Amino acid sequence: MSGSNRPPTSRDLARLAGVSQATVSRVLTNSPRVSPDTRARVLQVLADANYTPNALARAMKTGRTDTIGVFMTRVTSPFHAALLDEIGRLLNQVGLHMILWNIEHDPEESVSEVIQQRLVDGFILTSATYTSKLHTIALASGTPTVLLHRGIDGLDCDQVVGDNWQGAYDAGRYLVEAGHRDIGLVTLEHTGNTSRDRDLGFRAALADGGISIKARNAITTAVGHADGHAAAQKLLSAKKPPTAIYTVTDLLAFGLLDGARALGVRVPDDVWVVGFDNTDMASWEAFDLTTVDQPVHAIVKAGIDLLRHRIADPSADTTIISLPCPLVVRGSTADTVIRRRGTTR
Amino acid sequence: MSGSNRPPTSRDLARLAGVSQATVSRVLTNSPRVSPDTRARVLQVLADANYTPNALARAMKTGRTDTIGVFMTRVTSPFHAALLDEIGRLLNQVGLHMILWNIEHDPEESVSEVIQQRLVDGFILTSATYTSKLHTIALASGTPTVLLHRGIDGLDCDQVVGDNWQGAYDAGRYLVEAGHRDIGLVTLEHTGNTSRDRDLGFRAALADGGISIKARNAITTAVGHADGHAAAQKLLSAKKPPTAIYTVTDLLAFGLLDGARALGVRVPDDVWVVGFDNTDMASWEAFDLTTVDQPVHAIVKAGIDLLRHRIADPSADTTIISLPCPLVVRGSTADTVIRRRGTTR
DNA sequence: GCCGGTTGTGAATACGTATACACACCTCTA
DNA sequence: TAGAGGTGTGTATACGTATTCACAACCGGC
Repeated sequence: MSGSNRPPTSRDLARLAGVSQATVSRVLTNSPRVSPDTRARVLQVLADANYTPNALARAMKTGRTDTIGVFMTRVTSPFHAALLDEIGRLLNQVGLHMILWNIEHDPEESVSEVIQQRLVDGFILTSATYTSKLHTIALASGTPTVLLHRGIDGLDCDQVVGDNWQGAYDAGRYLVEAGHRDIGLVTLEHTGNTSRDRDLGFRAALADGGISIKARNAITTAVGHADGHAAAQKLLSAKKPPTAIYTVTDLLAFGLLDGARALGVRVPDDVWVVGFDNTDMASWEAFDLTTVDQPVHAIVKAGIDLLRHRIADPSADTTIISLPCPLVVRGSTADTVIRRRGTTR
Repeated sequence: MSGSNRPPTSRDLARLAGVSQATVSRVLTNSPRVSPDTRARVLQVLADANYTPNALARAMKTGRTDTIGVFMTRVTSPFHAALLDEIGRLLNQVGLHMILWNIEHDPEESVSEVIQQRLVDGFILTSATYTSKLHTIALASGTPTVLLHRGIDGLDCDQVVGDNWQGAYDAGRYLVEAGHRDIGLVTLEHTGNTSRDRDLGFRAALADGGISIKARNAITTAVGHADGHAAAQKLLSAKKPPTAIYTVTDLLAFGLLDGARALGVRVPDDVWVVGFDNTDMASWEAFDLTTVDQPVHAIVKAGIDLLRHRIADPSADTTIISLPCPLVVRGSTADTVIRRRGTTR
């Protein structure tokens, strides 16, 4: 009933089956050099004992752990949660485990130690920033590494990102073409190229339309719902508030929408709002947010493919993939425009 | 620059320092039987080489991996994301890694294999259900295991849960005392004691107030936002809709609120809404939801303490902890009642 | 000046598996 | 019928570390 003894080893079972440990191992690894007879007998013994190989010993011998280390921040943020979910799903599909590290909670030194422990076959970094040394350490460790969602320009490392610049540009052009002239921007520090491109792409579209953002209408803030909320207070309680506001993440847009709600400002009647990410929540009635879609599934799929490829062949050329981010129009902008209630993803 | 050679082993460094591998190991494990001289010399060499012990080899020898396996479902759900975040944070604080398995994506057989691989020192299960055999397998493997958030009555296993029954009871009493007589309930199948207690506790409070829920006002549904939305359609488009609705999770309440929004039903003027979980989002203006707080931090803290205790002493008595879940009143109910804008957690 | 005890170190081993190597046996061809 | 080549199995070893055991050097007390 309890059975909390030492679990049986391949040697134990070899004795039981009347063969050598090597033969048991050969059966386990599907070596062709085992007679059908012996194989059947061993398999029977293995099944009877409900045996599972010790993953540690196997990893030590083979040098592979079948585990991928995933670095991530802010799991509670809707987009990151969706990203994590997808990473977990796809890793599982190909028989890989996931060790998850939340960089936010961890000083970088301790993380860098972890990186060198050879505990994983590869790394997935989802929050690369210019100032973080994580990707440097990971690459220096020689462990296959892929950057997802956030990339680093010019870094010699596999990367899969959404085309944030283009997505932001399309969002900007959409607002310009709808006739907006006073446009607000809620953005983040350019700590990585994701936030940078979502900012610059948008500005570029406005510039192409002959519009520039007034200084008082551009807010650089932190990443939370509360920060979007505060931005709404600033932007919308001005004498002449913008008629449309773009935020570089959905979460900021949610905060902004809630801030507008608190002020009694109507969306889209008084102000249009556009976000970026197309999280599930963006389609909820509470927000009904026009936003730029990030192809999470495609990003993760491509990233894991790249990573596995590199694990198999470490000398492969580095690949950088950029996937299109289409605009999804919903009710936060759509009073005058044909509306498409997309539920991509 | 690349340095992608084989990483140095303790034996390599022993040679460099002019000592035996055993001595290096003694330094690494802080053994007292090393002369200050030798220790200093070895430490210098280790630092110069930027050496990190191979975690696999160490784990194989010591039998400890310093890694905890976490089983979870639906990471994209706000409450689960918060739970995961907290688990990651607290594990990190005590120097433990986390392997995350999303049970949803994985057939149970493959998970059960994982459980027996001795890859982790302990398990945290956050979604125990009556029908799942996960906890059985985990316990049978002899690996220390703790059930968080969802427990199994009568199971001989450490458990930390919120007092769902009491929380639900308080929610029910709150509605009764506010004078509601036609009350709606959106609940889940009783797949675990969490959903069961949140259902039965609420009904008990109503019964104590002499109220029973009309059959047409009790909806058993699935766990998503869309399901709460659909429940709103059913409950609120009736001829005589309930004046208050309680849902057993915040996520269902969000869907319900969105459904009400779509129907033009005002909250709390036309109907009160109460949820359960007190996720961050519940405090957003979009929802401003009265809900029962789950003490996530306390649950995770106690759970990890319990787990570490059991890892240290496997024969310890099993402990079952139930933590109070206080009602947090917000705008989805508070038009006639004194309002407390709690931001517990 | 001999001896029990302490201190620091190295040699050897074990953790559980995968695999290189050796070898005995069988089969087939010349 | 002998030798070449294939087939199935066992023996031995290696992965990198922690730890046991042995032992040399030193120390203090008679």
